[in-house]
Amino acid sequence: MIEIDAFDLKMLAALQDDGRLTNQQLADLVGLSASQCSRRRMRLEEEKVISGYHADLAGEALDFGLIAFIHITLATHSPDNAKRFRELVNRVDDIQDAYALTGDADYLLKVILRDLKSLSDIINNVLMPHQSVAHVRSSIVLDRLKESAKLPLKTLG
Amino acid sequence: MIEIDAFDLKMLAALQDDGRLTNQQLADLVGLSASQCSRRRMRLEEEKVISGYHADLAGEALDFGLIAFIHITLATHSPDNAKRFRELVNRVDDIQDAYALTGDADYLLKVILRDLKSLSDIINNVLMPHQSVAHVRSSIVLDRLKESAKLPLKTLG
DNA sequence: CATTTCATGCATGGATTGTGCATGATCATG
DNA sequence: CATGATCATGCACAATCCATGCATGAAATG
Repeated sequence: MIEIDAFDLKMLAALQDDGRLTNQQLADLVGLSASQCSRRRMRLEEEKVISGYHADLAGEALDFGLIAFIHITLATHSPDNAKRFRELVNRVDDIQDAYALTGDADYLLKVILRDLKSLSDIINNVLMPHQSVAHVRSSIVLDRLKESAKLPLKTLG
Repeated sequence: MIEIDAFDLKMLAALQDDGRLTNQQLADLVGLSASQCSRRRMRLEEEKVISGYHADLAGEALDFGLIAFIHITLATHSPDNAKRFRELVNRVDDIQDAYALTGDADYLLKVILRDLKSLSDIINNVLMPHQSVAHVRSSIVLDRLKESAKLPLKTLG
C-alpha cells in the first residue's frame, strides 16, 4: 500500500473540497512549496488515490428534479443472471449508483430523473421486463439532507 | 432559469468527466475558443449550474473498506424530532449521504467506514441511543457496481 | 436602413505548471 | 564517529494556461 503522510492527507482533504485548487493554493494550505505539491499530487494521481476530478452539477438547474432509490430482487442467484443484470445497470445512464447488498433486497439502485413519468418508464419498461429481475420496489426522495461524496478524512491522522 | 445551449451542455458533460480540463482542452472538445470557454465556464459557476469541483478519492486506498446503507424510522414525525435528526446527520462525518424517503423507512443514510466495528459503533452508540430515532435497519454493501455521481446529460439536447 | 446588443476570436500581461538542480535531513554500514 | 546513499525539499525557469480588453460580425430592434 502506498505511503500517505500528513501532508498528503491535508492535500487530499483540500482537493476533496475544491478539486481545482492550484498548486500554490495547496502549498499555502498545507505548508509546502508549490512544486512539491505538484509532485505529490501527480504521485497521488498515478497511484489512483485520487481517481479523478469531477465538476458537480446542480441537477435542479438542468431539469433533473427527481431522485429515487430502487430495490431489486433478482429472479435467481445464478452467475448468468447476475451478469445480465450488471450489463443492464451499465447500459442505463439514468442509474447513477448501483450496489449489491446484504439483507432482503439484492441490489440498490439510485436513479436521477426528470419526473415521475420517467420513473414509471424505467421501472415498467426497463427493469420489470428484464429477465433477470424478479421484484422491484422504489422509494422517492422527498428531501436531500446531505450528499457530500467525501471521505471523512478527519477521522484519520 | 438560466439559458443553456448546446455548447454549455457539451462543456458540462466534459467537466463532469474531468473537472480539471483546461480551457484549451475544453475548446478543442466543444469547438469554441479557449477564451470563450473560460467566459462560459465562469458564467456556469456563478449561476451555480456548476456547484463545485471535487477530487474523487479511492476509499480502499485510504482504508475505508465498508459502505453501508442504514434505514431509519423516526420516533415521531414532529418537526422538533426531524430537526434533531437532521442535526445529528450533519454532525456525523461518517454519514456521506442522507435522504428523506417515501415508503416504509423515513430516512436512508449512506455511511462509509473502516470496518464492521465502526458500523456497529455508529449504529449502537450514535443512532440507536438518539432520542429522535425509533428503528434502525442496516444493509452492508457487498459490491459497488456503479458510482458515477453524474447526471445523464446525453438524454438532453 | 441605422442602431443596439451580444457572442465570438485574437492578443497579451500575469499566473500556473512541471522539471532540472543543489541542499540538507535521515539512515544504514563500516 | 565517519562515510555514503537515498530522498524530500525549495528555488529557478521555460512552457503553458488564464482572464480580460478590444475589434468584428451576426442577429435583433426600431
